[in-house]
Order: sequence, then C-alpha cells, then structure tokens
Amino acid sequence: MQLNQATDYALRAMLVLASLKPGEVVDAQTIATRERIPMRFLLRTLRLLVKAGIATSQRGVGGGYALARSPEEVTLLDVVEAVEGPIRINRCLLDPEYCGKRWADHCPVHQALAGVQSALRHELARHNFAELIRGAKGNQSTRDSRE
Amino acid sequence: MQLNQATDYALRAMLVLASLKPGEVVDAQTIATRERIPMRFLLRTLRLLVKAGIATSQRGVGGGYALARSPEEVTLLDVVEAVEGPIRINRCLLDPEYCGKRWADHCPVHQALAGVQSALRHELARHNFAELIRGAKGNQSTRDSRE
DNA sequence: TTAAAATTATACTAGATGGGTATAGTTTAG
DNA sequence: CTAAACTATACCCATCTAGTATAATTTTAA
Repeated sequence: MQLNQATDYALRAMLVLASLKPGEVVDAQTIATRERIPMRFLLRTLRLLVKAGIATSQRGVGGGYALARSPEEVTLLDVVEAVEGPIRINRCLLDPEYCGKRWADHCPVHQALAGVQSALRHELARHNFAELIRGAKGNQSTRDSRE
Repeated sequence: MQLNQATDYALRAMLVLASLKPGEVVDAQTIATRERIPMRFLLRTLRLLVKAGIATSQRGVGGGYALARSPEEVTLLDVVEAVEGPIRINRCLLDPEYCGKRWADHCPVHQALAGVQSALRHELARHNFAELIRGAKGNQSTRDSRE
C-alpha cells in the first residue's frame, strides 16, 4: 500500500516542470541534480511521463522536458497512473478470476474495496500542479497523516 | 499501490468470523476450504489478526478462531493495518530522511500526499464488518471503480 | 496418560518486483 | 560533423510475495 520511488521522483520532477516559464524546457541533468535523483533512473521515469502524454520531450542540443499541458490540468492521479499503471487496490478488482468465482459481483469485500479505490482516485485527482506550486501554505488539509 | 494477497485472505476470513453466532468458533481448515485459501498461509495470516487484537484463537480440540469484538467495531482499516502494518502512502511520510532534507515540512508533495493518505485511511475506516455481512445490496457506493 | 485436534513458531524457496546501473543508439542545433 | 541531449534495452542485486515444510505446543477427551 505504498507508492514506489519512481512515482515519488516523478512527482518532484513534475513540480520542476510545472514551474517553468511558457516555452522553457529543462534537461534531465538539471532535474536530477536539483532533486537529488539518480540520473538514469530519472530518465526512464521521465519517459513514462512523456509516453503518458503529461510531459513533452525535445531531443538534441538545447532539448529537455516540459509539461504537455497547463499545471492546472495535471493531477497527482495522472502522474501516479503514468508511472505505476492504473490503480487497482485489490487484484480481484482487476481480474474477476480472483474473486472466488462463486460471488463475482455480489461479494461484499469486493464492493467495499471498489468504493475505497474510487475514493482514493478521486482524492488523488483533486490535487493539481498549479495548486502544488502555489505552495503548501494555506493548505486545505491540515489533518495529521498519522491519525 | 495494491493490497497484498494476505490482506485479501484476511478480509474474507474476517467475513467468516463476523458471521459466527456468539460463543461459536471456527477452525482454520474450515475457513481455508470455504474461502479457497492455502491452509498454511491462512494460519499465518490469522495469527496476525490475533496479534493485532481483532481476532481471538483457542487451541486444542474444538478450538478455532472468533472475532475479538463485535463486527461493528472492526473496520477494513483494522484488518489492512493488522496484516500490512500502518499505511504509509509514500516513504517520505514515514521517514523524514527521504524528504529531500531541504524542505522537511514545507514540501508541497509531502503535504498533498499526507492529505490523500488521511482520506484513504478514513475511507477504509468507514466500512465495518457488520455492514459487510449485511450484504452488498443497498450499498451506498455504486460508483464504478474504473471511473 | 495418551491420542488426536487444533494453533503457534520458524525456516525455507521460487519467482516477481523494486531500485538502480550500463551500453548502445538516435535526434538536433550549430 | 560533433556535442548535447533524449531513447531503448538489457542487466544486476536485494527485498518482497506467496506459498510450503517441519516441528513444537496447547487442549480436550477417551
């Protein structure tokens, strides 16, 4: 029940991209240094973001990366699913084969988890990168993560 | 971003325990057969539930497992954390060492993820086993998990 | 007091995943 | 045509996952 390291790096890289001035690009080495991310690992991760269509890349001299759309239009969910694939909280939600066969649709565990998964995805989709770069001050969620 | 198989088994085992009449116990073999769970794996998983204090066990002839409290008082969150340990969506939420050192508290990614994690835990805590055994009909969440 | 029914406690294993590195290739500006 | 950048695979090792194996302990009851 944890996001992997690539996703963490991707989120921080996206934060850098979201801060760029329009038309500007930033190269991977700069991101790697600023965010203390292993270069080769970052390159692979950035490719996932490009493939998912939330970042763009330009090769050659003076090339680099940028956001594919405005920061408001990119959410945490976009990044998480770009790196890790679609969120499936339980494999029975992905492959009905796992759902005990007998119940399929009317399994109460399945139903409850579907609701939780949906809530999780909505929560991730609520945060966009415009909000994030505006900064953490004035954050609407002050609840302790430990509660 | 997925619950592991042990958790899935635990949830289904707990569903069996929640259906017991007061004073009744059920042995692991019965659960394993009914829920198609590998016996030895189930035994280990049940031990986690016992250690976490949400199930009780009784050894010897006629022994077995039961809920430690009423079904209303056991939530999905209890089971998930009993099996997988505390939910930490990102390791930076667990170990500040990972949080880039420079920002610590004022990292916007950290803050947003803390909010998401909190929402996830609350959502898991909303579902208890009394509700689950009452059945999936009349479920309050009909949202498609794919949305 | 012994046998059988049950849980407990470790230890092990094959395969997958996670996090990272290496090597080689392609595009592009100048 | 060269250097700066991204692209594409392939590889590596440590940890995790899911499951199995072996042995011990507790309890009931014949």
